[in-house]
Amino acid sequence: MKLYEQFPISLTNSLSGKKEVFQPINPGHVGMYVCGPTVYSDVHLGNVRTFLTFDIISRYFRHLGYKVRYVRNITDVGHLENDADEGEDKIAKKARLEQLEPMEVVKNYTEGFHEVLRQFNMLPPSIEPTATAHIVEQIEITKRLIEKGLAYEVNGSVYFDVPKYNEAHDYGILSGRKIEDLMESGRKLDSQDEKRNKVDFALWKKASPAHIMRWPSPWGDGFPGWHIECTVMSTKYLGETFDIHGGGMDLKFPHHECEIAQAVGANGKDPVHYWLHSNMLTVNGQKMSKSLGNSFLPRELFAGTHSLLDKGYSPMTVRFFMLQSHYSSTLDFSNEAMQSAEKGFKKLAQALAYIKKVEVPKASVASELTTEMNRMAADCYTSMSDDFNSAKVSAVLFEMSARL
RNA sequence: GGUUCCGUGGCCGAGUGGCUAGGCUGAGCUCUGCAAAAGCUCCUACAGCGGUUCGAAUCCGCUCGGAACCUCCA
Repeated sequence: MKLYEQFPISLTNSLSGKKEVFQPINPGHVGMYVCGPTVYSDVHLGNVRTFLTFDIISRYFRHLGYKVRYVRNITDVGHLENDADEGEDKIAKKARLEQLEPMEVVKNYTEGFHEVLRQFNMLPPSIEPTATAHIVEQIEITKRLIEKGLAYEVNGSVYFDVPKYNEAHDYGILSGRKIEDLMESGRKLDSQDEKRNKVDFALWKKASPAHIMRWPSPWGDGFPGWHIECTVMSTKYLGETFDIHGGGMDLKFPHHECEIAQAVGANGKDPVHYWLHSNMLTVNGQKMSKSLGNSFLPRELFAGTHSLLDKGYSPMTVRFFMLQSHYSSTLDFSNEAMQSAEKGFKKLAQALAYIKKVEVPKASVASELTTEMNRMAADCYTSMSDDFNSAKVSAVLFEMSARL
């Protein structure tokens, strides 16, 4: 009997908002896609939390005996500064500011990203595709969407027609948004806007003469939009329908909503069975983000050099700190919380070192203790299988260490 | 304004109808020549007001407070 049969996993599906029992499409196999970083700057601690969440989840699936294909992309193009129609490509901007080739920017920050994940003891994904390596596929799917009448070209750019899509499908299915509300609120469609509807989004953007990152397409030189890469890469490596799609809460809308629309529009079927969203890391109750200026980098945390920090903490302490909360809750960062985690982690590490040293004569151990340990071990599995409740597991681990 | 979600003891943070979460801090104790380390014990909460129920932190309603998303964001 496989472990996953003994401890079936249930997980909170953002699509339904409910906890569901995990049922893989192919028995014994799990296909999982997670939105990776856009490599135009250093990853900060908030980013780390998301990748750590899915590191744990993929490890746990494997541990239970599933064969996992874990795909996590690197976004090395796209993502404009402001919105659909204005602004500069983030990577191109960084390249201009630092007087580098875009590919140099991409390489720098990709390596930095990998280095950080290594420091936090995360395993690499099975496949790590990049957006620029899949331009052809992105053009193909864009063409298909035009053929199906769900996208239109204007001046060398191609947009997804959301209201058209919404006629036969439900655009707000993931985020609970209603298209009428979206049409009313927010930014107005100004006269120079190319989009037919304000809710439409770009699949392909025309490159201005100054734009460095550009590829030829049926619509002229340009670059892909920001949602299409994930649709292309996930379905290419995991199939038109796959098990799990993960990412940060802040990607739920519009990014993941658009992914669904593109995939359903192009392939005619729902791409993902289970959507998983990890919650934000906060500082003083506010989301850690670059634009708010309250983010800090892993190396600042290790060294304790950031002004918000009393002292430095090791990567494993940080990892433990994050695992003490549930991935779906916001986690507030503070010096007190880190100190608490440091002490707790040390305790568990000592207990583990002790176990490794002590020789346990199998049969002669007090059976009462053995029974109890087995019960607690099973508790760990039950908790992890219950929506990956690592916080609960840590409590059991402390209980175990107290019995040694 | 709309969507989603949250409000647990000094702090952090699990818990989704009945049973002690856990960690950190603090207090006391044990051990010890003193100290350190370690162990044990104690501090028993669920924003407020109603409702459902034999029974609610847990379900429903309202009020208050907070967050994320609606622009790039993990």
